Amino acid sequence: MARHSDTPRSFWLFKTEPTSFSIEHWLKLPSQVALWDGVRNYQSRNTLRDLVKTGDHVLIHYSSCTIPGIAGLATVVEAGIPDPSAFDPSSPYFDPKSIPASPTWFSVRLKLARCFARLVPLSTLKVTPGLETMMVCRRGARLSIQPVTPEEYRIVLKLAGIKG
DNA sequence: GCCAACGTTGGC
DNA sequence: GCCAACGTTGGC
Repeated sequence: MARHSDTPRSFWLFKTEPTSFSIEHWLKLPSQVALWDGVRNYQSRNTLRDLVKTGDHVLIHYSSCTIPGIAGLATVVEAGIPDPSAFDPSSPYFDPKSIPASPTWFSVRLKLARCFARLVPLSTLKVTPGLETMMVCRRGARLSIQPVTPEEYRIVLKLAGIKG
């Protein structure tokens, strides 16, 4: 018999530039919970608003750095949050067109679940069988919030040396 | 620093 | 609504 806890989880990859937000920063936050804000792309917005759900699993991917790749895992603890940075005139992500009554931009809260002992480099992902069509492996894949298949997720965990 | 890929903008 | 120009992303 299906129970509530059997609700299917979805898998995602979130990009971050480690100079602006890394796992080092994350570890200093209470309960290792971070608000993933500042996403300003409509396709990613739609994903954050409509598809990312509490309990979903997220690969944390470093980009624009010496060795791009997946650095750890997180879990969604709160979904569909209007992005507060859009309402804040002092924020670099301020958007006067987004108002609380009708927000343009959305965020989620993520709890850090795992910091990989060693980052799984993008160069490894690109040559790993089964990841040929993974979005982050495609040239010019600029989306900062990407869907990941359960199989891709399983393979990445295996590469990271985590028992799945 | 280069440049391909892609999103956004704005003239028409 | 088309599409060229422009800006940004991000690997290399």
